Amino acid sequence: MEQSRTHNCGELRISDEGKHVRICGWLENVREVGANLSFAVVRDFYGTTQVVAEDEETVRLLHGMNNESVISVEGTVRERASKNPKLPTGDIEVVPESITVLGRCRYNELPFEINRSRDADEAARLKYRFLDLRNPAVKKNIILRCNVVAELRRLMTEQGFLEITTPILTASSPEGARDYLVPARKHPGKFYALPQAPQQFKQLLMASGFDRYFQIAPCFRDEDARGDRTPGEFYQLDMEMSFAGQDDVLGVLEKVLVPVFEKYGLYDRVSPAPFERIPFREAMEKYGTDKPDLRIDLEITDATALLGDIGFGPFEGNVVKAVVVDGFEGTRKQIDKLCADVEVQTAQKSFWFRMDESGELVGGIAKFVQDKKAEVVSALGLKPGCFVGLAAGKLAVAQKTAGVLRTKLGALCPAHMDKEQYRLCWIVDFPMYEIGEESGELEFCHNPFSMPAGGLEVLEKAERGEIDPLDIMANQYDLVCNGYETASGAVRNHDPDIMIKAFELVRLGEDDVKKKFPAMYNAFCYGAPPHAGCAPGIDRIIMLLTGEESIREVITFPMNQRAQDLMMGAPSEVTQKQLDELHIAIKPE
RNA sequence: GGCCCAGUAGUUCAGUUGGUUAGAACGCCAGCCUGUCACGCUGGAGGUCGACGGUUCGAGCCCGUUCCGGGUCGCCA
Repeated sequence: MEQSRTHNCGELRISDEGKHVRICGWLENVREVGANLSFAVVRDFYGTTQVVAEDEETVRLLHGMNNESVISVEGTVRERASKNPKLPTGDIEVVPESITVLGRCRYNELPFEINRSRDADEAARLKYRFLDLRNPAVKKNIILRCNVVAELRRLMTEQGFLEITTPILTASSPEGARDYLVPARKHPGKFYALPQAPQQFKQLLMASGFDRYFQIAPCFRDEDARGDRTPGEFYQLDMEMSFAGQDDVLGVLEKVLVPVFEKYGLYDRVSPAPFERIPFREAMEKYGTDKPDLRIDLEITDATALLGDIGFGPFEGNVVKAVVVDGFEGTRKQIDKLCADVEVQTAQKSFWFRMDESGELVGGIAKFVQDKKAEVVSALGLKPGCFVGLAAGKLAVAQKTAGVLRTKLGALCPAHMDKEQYRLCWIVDFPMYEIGEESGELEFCHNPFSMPAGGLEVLEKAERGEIDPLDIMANQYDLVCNGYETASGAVRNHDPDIMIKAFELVRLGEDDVKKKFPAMYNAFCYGAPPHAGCAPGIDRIIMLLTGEESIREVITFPMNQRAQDLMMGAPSEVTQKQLDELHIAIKPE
């Protein structure tokens, strides 16, 4: 029975004094303070408890053990002679009668110190993730994730949603991201694909009559990693509801997310529901991005008419956008770094000038502005101490560059960024179509499943040339929190006729719809309810709640940037026999 | 695939203009220490300076190539 315990390492208190107990856990540390006195710290999931050795034999026993060995200690709880108020168990210690090793740690040197693992080399942490996770500071994010997921399930279920799992092995759908493919042994030359999202399945569930669906769904995309994007796989709170429109979906998510942010977030302040709704084009104009950080109180101003003709080369014939910051206290060095950072991120130059305390325009491109000083000062509302950041280019480029400038200026000026809060907003009214950068032709902007606002009628008008297809909006929405896209959803197109028409505008037809989405098209021809849904990203929400800047800190067993699992050694080579069974030949380099 | 930053002890890092035997902290090992809790004190072990090539009388440092890690752009319906 020495592998079982009477108490865990976090629960013994002064009221337990005198009890005979058995605790089990990892030997965190032994502090030897004399030939006949040492203190051992035993750690388990729940906390740490001090074990005291008061005789030569026990001191020697502990001395001979490697840290991180798993031990069982049977003994008596005693009040400490010197208490530690910093620990929940700091009033007591266990006086051992017997100590047994349950799992010996074979190494006296570890790849890193457990309680400082967050400072260690990341590759080492990932390879020895099971050691990294022993660190309570690492573990706490995973625990929080479990609690949040349980809460999400509870809140969704409360609102009448059923959790239904959908297949992991499914058909490749070549739109969107690159698929992970799985060779089909019984079908030489054919492949399954891992789903990029349960999108089609959940819409099929609506066609099947399941009124409200959700799932904590794994999604697989073979794309390169970012700080906020893990390679390979990630999780979404995938949801869909029938006989519902945009307001219904937004309402459900507001009811689910506000309590989660309030209960588990780092900050006390959370945007109250209903969240602000910002049309896509307004967001691009005011914030230069479709994921604005609203904690920053700066907005972008159009300065094309004002500064386009001042004889400054980069502005000529271009759209010019300005970000005005009052009370700017940055140094010249910070300004140079700001412009350099913006250039790294956007591949665009940015420009600036400022108004000094005497009211003169100085620095950067100030000399080009002098001739129109009065007009510029009044149009931009400049006061002494104002900084003006500028970006130029074609509309989208100028907007995007100014958006990056705005974000970086916010980070630089605490007076303009009220950081410790969650500012949530919906970005709505996305365009249905865009002109593809490579093709130069009309393409779907986001996904072809969204219902175009105005339905068939609007599409037909565009077809007849009565309206510009670029002005057709999709019933689509993104949830943005503090500059991160945290959810994406849409009112779906459930009408096969509208679907075909939507495809015809991008030079595709009925055959293409049938070929690309056979199940959905087929199902919708048998009577489908209007439906809408959304999919908040779990990993990103946990990042926001914990304040972590790397997504790997909120994933239990993450892969590295190159999509390798250093702990398991994935991806790995396989045997020739396996390849043969799968009818796969490896192409030589 | 492009660009940027890094790689020195088990770990985190320092290392001056290119110049003697490459340092510190933590960890590890040994000893001392009777109330520690980031215990303390004394001593010790531990290095192919990522790899290869070049410049030089001489390279951790300069140059080139390459590998590895992180960030970023492309990509992410």
